[in-house]
Amino acid sequence: MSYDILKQNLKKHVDLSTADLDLICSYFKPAGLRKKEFLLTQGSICKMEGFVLDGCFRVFTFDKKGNENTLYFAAKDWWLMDIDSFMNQTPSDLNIQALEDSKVLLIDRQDKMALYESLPIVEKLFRIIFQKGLVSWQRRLVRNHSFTSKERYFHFIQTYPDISSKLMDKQIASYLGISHEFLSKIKKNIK
Amino acid sequence: MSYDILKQNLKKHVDLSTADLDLICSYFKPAGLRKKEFLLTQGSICKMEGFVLDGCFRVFTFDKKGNENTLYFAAKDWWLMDIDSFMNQTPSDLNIQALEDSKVLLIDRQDKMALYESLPIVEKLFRIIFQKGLVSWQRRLVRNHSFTSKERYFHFIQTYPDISSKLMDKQIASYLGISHEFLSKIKKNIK
DNA sequence: CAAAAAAGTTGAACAAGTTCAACTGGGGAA
DNA sequence: TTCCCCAGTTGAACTTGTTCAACTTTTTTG
Repeated sequence: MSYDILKQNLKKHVDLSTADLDLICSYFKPAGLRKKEFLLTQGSICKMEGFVLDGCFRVFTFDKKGNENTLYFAAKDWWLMDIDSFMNQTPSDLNIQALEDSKVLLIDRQDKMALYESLPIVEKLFRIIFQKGLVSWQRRLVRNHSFTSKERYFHFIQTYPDISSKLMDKQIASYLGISHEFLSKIKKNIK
Repeated sequence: MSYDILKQNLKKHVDLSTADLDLICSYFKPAGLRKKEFLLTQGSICKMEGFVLDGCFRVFTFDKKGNENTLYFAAKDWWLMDIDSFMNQTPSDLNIQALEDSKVLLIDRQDKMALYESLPIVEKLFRIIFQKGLVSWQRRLVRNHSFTSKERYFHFIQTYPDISSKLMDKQIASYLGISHEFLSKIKKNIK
């Protein structure tokens, strides 16, 4: 059953009974997206929070100069959301696009709120998920400041081999914060 | 009373009764730090989570090359912690140092856990605090990628005028991820 | 399959940022 | 007050990364 991946993910963070897991899952609806389809576009309000069952997504934003800036990629077993837009129902700064045909589980804002209300342990669950997320973002910032582009590139492909192998160099470059031409030169330099 | 600042901070995130606020506060113990004193040093285990009542702190790390890298500054009304080390009781990567004589409220790990247990709304409270924190870290990453150093400098001093005015340029440079010499050149260029 | 579009490569000129070293100036400690 | 230390400034040489444009290769689509 497709909910198993979600259940396994949740159990990594807190200890949940089978009944709790089933209740949580009951709020999530499966959905499919075709390659290049958007789950969210910049300027619109984020209606859904997602969990990836299969496929791969890219979360990115266009800055004032029109350059794409990739925040992160989400493959199987990753969460997918614009927290800010989802919680405050404000226009999103982010685009979320499927990089290949993908399957997700989605929960809308009302159901998420209902879930928080009906099952207090869900607050703990997401407290821990966000806590871990915050740590990763802090670490990424330190890497961005202390690693060279080359080091950041290697760190990325070594840490996420399954994700990075699916990506175009252009997308990796925008995640690393460098031009795709320069990434090409980095790769040439290695050989 | 010194706990008022903490109470006001907590109420910004969730609606809390007076009794709840008092209970939460009862877990926090006041402490003072002298200028240059450390609340945490890299390699040791983070025993305390803090909330700043007065003064200012710098949270930074030494990378492999020996360069200082500032994650953030915390002045009055800011939270102060190494989440990872505090939660998992693993050696910290971070240093937390008072930039001036400061006052904080501290809670240790056992009490934090007890607080989560005894008052479920605290889970919600920190779920929201971490959620907001995560959004700020995402935004900072995007700024680091899409802004020039000059733009990042202006954004920082305009967004945090009260904090940045207390800081040495060296510290601002390490927060921005540039050398202090280059920051000096940026400032010269403006005049 | 052929044509078109998009991704990747390369080079040259340029801009951004670092490093090192020398100098300036102010604040704290004895 | 004097000395010293440390923050900040400046210049020169260097490294890293960008931009633009031309080209090749791969992928998509009719």
